[in-house]
Amino acid sequence: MGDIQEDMGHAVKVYKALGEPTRLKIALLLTRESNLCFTAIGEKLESVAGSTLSHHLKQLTDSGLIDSRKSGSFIHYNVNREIAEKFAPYLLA
Amino acid sequence: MGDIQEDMGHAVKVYKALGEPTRLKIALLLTRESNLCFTAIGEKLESVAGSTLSHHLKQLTDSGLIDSRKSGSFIHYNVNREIAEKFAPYLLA
DNA sequence: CCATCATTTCTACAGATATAGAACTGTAGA
DNA sequence: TCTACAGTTCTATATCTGTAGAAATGATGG
Repeated sequence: MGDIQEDMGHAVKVYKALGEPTRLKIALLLTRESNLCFTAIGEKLESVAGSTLSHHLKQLTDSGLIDSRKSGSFIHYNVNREIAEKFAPYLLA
Repeated sequence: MGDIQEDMGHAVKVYKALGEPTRLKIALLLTRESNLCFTAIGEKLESVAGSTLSHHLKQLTDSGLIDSRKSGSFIHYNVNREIAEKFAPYLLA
């Protein structure tokens, strides 16, 4: 078990990641439909520049809430259910 | 039941409120110890100006995550368990 | 009424952040 | 190799936000 401070720091990162409309959409999107890649996510969002999307995905992955898996020239994203369950099971509902 | 957009907007507010260290501390504080008033919260946090604390409490109450109840010249705060349960049961763990 | 305490509002400011264009890296296929 | 595509990084900018001091509001007790 990690200590409380560390856990709080983690919680802040996760909640900060979810506290922005585009990122919350991405997180919800990925709980409904798994294994989407960068471009597929971008298409579902409409009107978000690639650089912006990359920025958001970085924050989501840095928080641990979503995992990325490289496959060829694609990167597939998935919600980390364990982290979601711990901090925001709302996503999985 | 509210519609999805509305619910997402609410979720963003709650998560944004929790995505800042001082506010997360306040939320955790209030799940452990209920009915604290403004000054009591300020004392537990140490080194936060009253104006800053007021600002944070406003965001927490605006999100619905904490309720306030006026009693004389004091305002007592409590976590709204229903909202916490829905979006961030981590707080109650 | 006055002084005091609790809390908010006003004002200002430094630092964070969301956004996107342009240039870049890396992979796959022709 | 050349081209096209996937995704990142760099740079810039406008907006947002956390912070606190000072002044204001409001309730309490003497």
